[in-house]
Amino acid sequence: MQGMQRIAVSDFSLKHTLECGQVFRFDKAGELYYLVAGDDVLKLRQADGFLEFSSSSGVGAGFVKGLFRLDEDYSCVLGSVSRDSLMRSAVLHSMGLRIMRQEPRECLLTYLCSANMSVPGVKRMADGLARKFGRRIAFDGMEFFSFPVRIGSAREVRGCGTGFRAERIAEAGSLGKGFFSRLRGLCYVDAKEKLMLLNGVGDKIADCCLLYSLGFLEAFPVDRWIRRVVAANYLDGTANERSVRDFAASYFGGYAGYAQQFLYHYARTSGRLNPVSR
DNA sequence: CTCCAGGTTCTGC
DNA sequence: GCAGAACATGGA
Repeated sequence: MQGMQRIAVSDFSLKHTLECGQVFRFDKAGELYYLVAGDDVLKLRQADGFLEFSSSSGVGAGFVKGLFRLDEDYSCVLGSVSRDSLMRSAVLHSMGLRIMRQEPRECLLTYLCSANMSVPGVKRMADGLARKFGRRIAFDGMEFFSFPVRIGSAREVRGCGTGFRAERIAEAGSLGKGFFSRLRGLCYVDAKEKLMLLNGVGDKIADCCLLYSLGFLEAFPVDRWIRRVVAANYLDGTANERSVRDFAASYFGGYAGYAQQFLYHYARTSGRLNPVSR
């Protein structure tokens, strides 16, 4: 395609990386994906061993490599995560999935939207926030909206259909870059503790922010899918959330976050781990 | 109309 | 500490 830069990639799947559930605000158009990153819209496609991209303001390959964690040794990930037959199946199901480096503030606010809400519902809320408070970006004959740096009052946030989450979102929306950059300097346990001081941020949302945006690959977000899958396959089937987290930390170790993402996507899309209860 | 959704918090033991 | 209920909203 004309005007697109190319990055030679191996051990990478754009499709699995975007569609595994870690990120909500992207749009698919045939083979093309559109992704708003900061004030930039990325258009992406993968073909013949290359990741092709162009953008509204001309970011370089370095930015894209960082965003998709292409600088990571994938064989280390696979070696660490492939501990048993279930995990090997999950990995084969979405080989090339990489944990992205999302914007921390956007990631946190988006996952605040995810409380007791479906995946399409989360995207609807996040898109609504961007449309209402973000900057309009025209690109490729379409319009996009950056994720807002300033969110309005809880009342205005509620107007985006966020329901009981509105106050939490408005509060977290006032956090500046400094808050998140300080988290980067902490160890996993301390960073998680800081996040959980925020209204509406429990274990799961804290782990999502730590894993998907701040690079803490040991974070293992336990949602209702992960809890069910881990309980049924590794524990006695009646495990509580705490025991699932403890198991993951000891069984998967430093790359637990990758294990979680492979399992989550496998559980939701393979049809081979059908819900039994809950 | 009822049930449910990548949870968290509050309440009552 | 640990179960259960409440919490807004939109889609099935």
